[in-house]
Amino acid sequence: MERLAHLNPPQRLAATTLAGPLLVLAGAGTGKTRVITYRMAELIRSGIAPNRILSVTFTNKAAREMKERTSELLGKKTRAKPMVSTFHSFCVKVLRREIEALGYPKKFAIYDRGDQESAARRALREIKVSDKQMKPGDLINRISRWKMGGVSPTFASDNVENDSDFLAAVAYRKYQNFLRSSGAVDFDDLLLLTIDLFDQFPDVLSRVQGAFDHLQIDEYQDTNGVQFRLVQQLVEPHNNLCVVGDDDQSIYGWRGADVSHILNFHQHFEGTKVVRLEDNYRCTDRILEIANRLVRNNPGRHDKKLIPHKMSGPGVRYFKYQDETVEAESIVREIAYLIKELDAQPRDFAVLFRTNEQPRPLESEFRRQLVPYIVVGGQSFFDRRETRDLMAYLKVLANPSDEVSMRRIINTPARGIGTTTSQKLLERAVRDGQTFWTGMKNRPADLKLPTRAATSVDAFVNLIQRYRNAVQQDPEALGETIESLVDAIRYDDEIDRQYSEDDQRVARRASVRELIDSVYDYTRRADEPSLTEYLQESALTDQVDESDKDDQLAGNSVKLMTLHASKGLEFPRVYLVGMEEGLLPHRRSIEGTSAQIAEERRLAYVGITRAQDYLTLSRAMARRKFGKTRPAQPSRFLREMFEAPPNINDTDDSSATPQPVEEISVASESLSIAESGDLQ
DNA sequence: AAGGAGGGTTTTTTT
DNA sequence: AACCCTCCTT
Repeated sequence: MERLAHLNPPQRLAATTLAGPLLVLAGAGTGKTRVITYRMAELIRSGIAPNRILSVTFTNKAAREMKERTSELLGKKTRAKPMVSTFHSFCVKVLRREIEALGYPKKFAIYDRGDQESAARRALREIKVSDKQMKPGDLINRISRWKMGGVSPTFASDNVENDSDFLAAVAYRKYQNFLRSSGAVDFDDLLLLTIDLFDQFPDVLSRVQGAFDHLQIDEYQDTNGVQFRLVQQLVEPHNNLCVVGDDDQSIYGWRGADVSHILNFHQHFEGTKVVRLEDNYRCTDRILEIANRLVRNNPGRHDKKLIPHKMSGPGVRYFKYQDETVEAESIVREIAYLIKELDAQPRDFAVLFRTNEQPRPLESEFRRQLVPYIVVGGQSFFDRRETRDLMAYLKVLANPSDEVSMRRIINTPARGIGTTTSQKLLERAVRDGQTFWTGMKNRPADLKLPTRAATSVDAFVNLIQRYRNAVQQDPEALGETIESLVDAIRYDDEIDRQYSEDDQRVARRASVRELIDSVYDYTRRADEPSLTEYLQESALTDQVDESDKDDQLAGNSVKLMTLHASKGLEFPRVYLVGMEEGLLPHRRSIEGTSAQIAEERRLAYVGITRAQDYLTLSRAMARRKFGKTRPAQPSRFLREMFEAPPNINDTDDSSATPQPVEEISVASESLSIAESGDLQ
């Protein structure tokens, strides 16, 4: 047992319970990751081959981290690596081999959010619903909810309550047909098609089941219905399932995650053992106190209390500022001061926020005050336009029936194929029952196009075919091919045409370069490179070069991220900004159900429990939105954290006195560390 | 077909 | 404020 000396008794129990269903209820900062890696090591020591253990994580980042930590723990000697994967990439691996059984092309494309929107827009247009009546984004969310609930396009219209639902159901059918004929799947389809595959082809299922003996799932509170079904299918022969999670950190309800999976785990899997981890080693007592006070306002949770092990930490601070600019300026100034005078490292700091519009003022302050920072995860990678353009080219080379991508590139950069020509070609193709691409390739003689347009179309078809061949014939040289393509379409000239400022041009070229480099990178690392595989990987790993992102996350800079993106991380010093009604809780949740408010509360809880030593909350009294400044009210969560609950006299536990709080006003010029408030 | 002006709209969170 | 769409001119 000495090898588990670093674990406390419950952790040890969790790490050594190897067979049968195991539920580990692990609160924030209780050493969950450590337990998972130790358990993996124990499994291997008990004689299980590493590659017969499948661990599922929620994000790619978590997967990479788990791989690293396990191989550290196991040492170099083991050759076979444990299988660590996200639900989505696991499904892609299965589908890459088997999807043809379901009538999809082997080189299926994965549509990301942007592609989905284009597809949704097209579906809505087809049934003559304007963007105003129903936004493509809303349609996608609704479709996703249907998919996660297992409702197929055929049956979506059965249980509709209103006209808008009915229209959405019709659009859902169009959307799905469109994806199918484009040979494309969306993120939800990846999961759905996999369980379909398993249901329809038991031999495939048993082959996959036979590939491993143990399944571990991290962040189990975030599983949705389809993922749950997949888990059931996978563990059915042996029930060696270990799930780890915390119902208080369930923050993905909006995309179908269902807390009841973790709450009712023992009912779903017979003979479940439960281990609770409640010893928190991350946060100080002060931080944990307000976290506990906040989250106990939520109904229907596993009532647990985190026990602090870091006593007498500094108080949690709360500031209110005039507006978001002052908020940003003061926070950055404090960070700069702490780095310069008190030996703090930029990497010690994280600034957390609710929405992706919030980092803007912060970013410009960080730049102005020369503090190194990085926005983690946000789609805000400078412009994605170039990346998206070039990715669309790659997608077309891999799968020319991908209509969304084809439409994006057909006249980008402008090559004389305008909307009229595209429209004619597309309509004709639809009439002939062909895809956009085949219709273009075998352009019917009776389709009258102006000579100029016809020449351009032919030249374009030619270009695509030439590069398609190149990609197929020499997959090893993918990088060179793409570089040559970018050259051939004169994309640099396009950038010059579109942007007149030098910085802009440099930045845009850099992102083109980044993409090309990531292709080179991929060919170097892949055993058997193929464009399809590159595309499928990058759809799941967020397009941006991952290794680069890793460096940035590890690098010595202040991290800026959304609360969602912060899950699973920890920092010595955390600033949680924008504690305002409408932002946290978000307006859309306030207008919604109390369950949505509860999720916002958990979101705040997640943010607070990221902090190891210092936590600073703040809000602005007025905030700019859509170019207009509007007053903002303090978040209800502040009250819940800092004021006494209404009926407090039912207990003699007067030591748990609520922390008295007054707002500390900070005028734009007056903040210095010495006088900044330390709220008891 | 291309490019520019003007007007309307937008932002929750992400694999 | 930034983006997208539409309409207008060339």
